[in-house]
Amino acid sequence: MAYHQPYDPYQVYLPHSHPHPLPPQFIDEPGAINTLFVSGLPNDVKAREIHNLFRRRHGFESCQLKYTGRGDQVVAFATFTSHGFAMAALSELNGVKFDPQTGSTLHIELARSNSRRKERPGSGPYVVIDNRNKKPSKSQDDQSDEDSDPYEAQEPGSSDSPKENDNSKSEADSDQDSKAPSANGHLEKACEGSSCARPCSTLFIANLGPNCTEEELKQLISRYPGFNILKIRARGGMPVAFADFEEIEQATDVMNELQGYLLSSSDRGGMHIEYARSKMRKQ
DNA sequence: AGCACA
Repeated sequence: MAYHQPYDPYQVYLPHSHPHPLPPQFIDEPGAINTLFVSGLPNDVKAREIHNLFRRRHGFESCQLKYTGRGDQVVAFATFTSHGFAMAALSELNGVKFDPQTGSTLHIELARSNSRRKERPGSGPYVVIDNRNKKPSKSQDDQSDEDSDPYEAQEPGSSDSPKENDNSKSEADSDQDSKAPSANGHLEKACEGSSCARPCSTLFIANLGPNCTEEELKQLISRYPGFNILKIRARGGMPVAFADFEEIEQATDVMNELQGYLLSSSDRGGMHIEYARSKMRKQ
């Protein structure tokens, strides 16, 4: 095996350049955001998983997992040594399927402010903030298993470790007005008032102001677990939107969470959300 | 009250 080191004229003619020049985007201005905000995580995500997701990225510094206390919603923050590194990780990881089992898709944006918690000796490479008030039986401390990750972090998009699908709550669908369409021969027109639609994993969103944009709505909705895609239709009149989720339960959660939510673009009060009449078509 | 895309 003969190694051929090709003659590189630039090495000769540019001898004084810095050996590792940083592109301008990796040099921070004061106040640049180095922290990413991560949503779309399954609610059983572990801090270790977040850490493994980011640890190999250039410039990674530390991360934290946060139980928001809003339902089971979990978000994470990842801090990098520079804005540019944060952006690189953002563009590489945004939108990847985090859990093929549930279809949850990572939504990553720049954080509104930098995380103050840098990695300190003694604090560990990641941190958990728990704002939940009720403890679901087991008070398992996530920080205790900080080094128990035998597997190497995988590239996003590649397959995941197979894990059991314990859908313990898939049966617990206690929806009062939507009895399962059993074969009782009746056309159930239990369409009293507003929510007359049967559950659907696509939501219909109305009462949007004329200036509502898809971007604004997406910013809000895409951080919820199971979010798939959002579409806005203007149809000449007021815009309406369709938001598709992987599971009906996830759509239901979002509907309950965001019903009446006041968008900053709104000139008419909070948004109105119902189940769509039909599931958004796959495309 | 306003529900598209095929």
